[in-house]
Amino acid sequence: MPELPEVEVIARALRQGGRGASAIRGARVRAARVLWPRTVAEPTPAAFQSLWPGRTIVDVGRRGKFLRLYLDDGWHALVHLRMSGDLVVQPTGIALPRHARLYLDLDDGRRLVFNDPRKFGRWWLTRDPAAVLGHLGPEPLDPAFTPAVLAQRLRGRRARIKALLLDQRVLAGVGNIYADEALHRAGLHPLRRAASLTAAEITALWRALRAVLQEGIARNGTSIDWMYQGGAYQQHLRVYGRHGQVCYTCGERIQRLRVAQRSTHFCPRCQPRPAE
DNA sequence: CCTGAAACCTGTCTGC
DNA sequence: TGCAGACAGGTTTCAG
Repeated sequence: MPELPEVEVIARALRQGGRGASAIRGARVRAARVLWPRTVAEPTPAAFQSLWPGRTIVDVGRRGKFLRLYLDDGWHALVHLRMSGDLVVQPTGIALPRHARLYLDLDDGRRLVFNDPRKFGRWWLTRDPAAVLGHLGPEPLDPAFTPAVLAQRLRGRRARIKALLLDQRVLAGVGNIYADEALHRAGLHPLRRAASLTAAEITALWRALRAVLQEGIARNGTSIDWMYQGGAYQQHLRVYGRHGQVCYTCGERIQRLRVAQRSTHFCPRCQPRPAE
């Protein structure tokens, strides 16, 4: 479900409210309850529950696809939504969502619920967030992320460009949807070897990545099924999920293939296949 | 270093 | 209608 834009929209809603989601910044946690033990990656579920009471959520941020809760005393909660995770703020009194895996009860009577049908999502509660986030590549929307940085990350890599865009060590936050959209916008075939890209092509890819991610955020993400009323980007996808349909740019039929075990959508005319 | 397969899970949709 | 199979926005681990 969530890639960088979706996680960013959730982080903003939790930080400052809006779109019906109430902010949790500044809230104090009364208790934590783990309903599916494997949801907690660190520490043990029992320790997780006993460490929460009394802690304040000082701020909310994002790093790659990780949601980051800054707590007092140097503690951090890191949340990865993986495929189907979702965060909901609701009154303590009402019924939990169907796939609630963990929740935090706040002093003010609200409850932050982690709902996750497929159970892939993970939480960490730690004083050493770098141990979890340290391997991540640069933030694509950070001013420090320039075409030169992207070129350096791809230098000497013979893997297919699509696979590298999905590799969080190369670049943090891009997932299957935005990778396909960016490659189409840049006119690059997903099977191109990274090392074969020219400087101009890397710059085009850099521009395309930033554009699709920013547009995703501006439209509140691609998904439609969580707390904030988002998801408008879904109507703006140019290749993802459109195989068999007509390319808006050139009229050719969008095709689909498998790259790095992921469905990959592209336009055979806009994104010419490498000679190789 | 690179690729592919499998595993972790549940829900939904498609085709027969 | 029923049921098998494919597929899903992610990541880790392992084999070759």
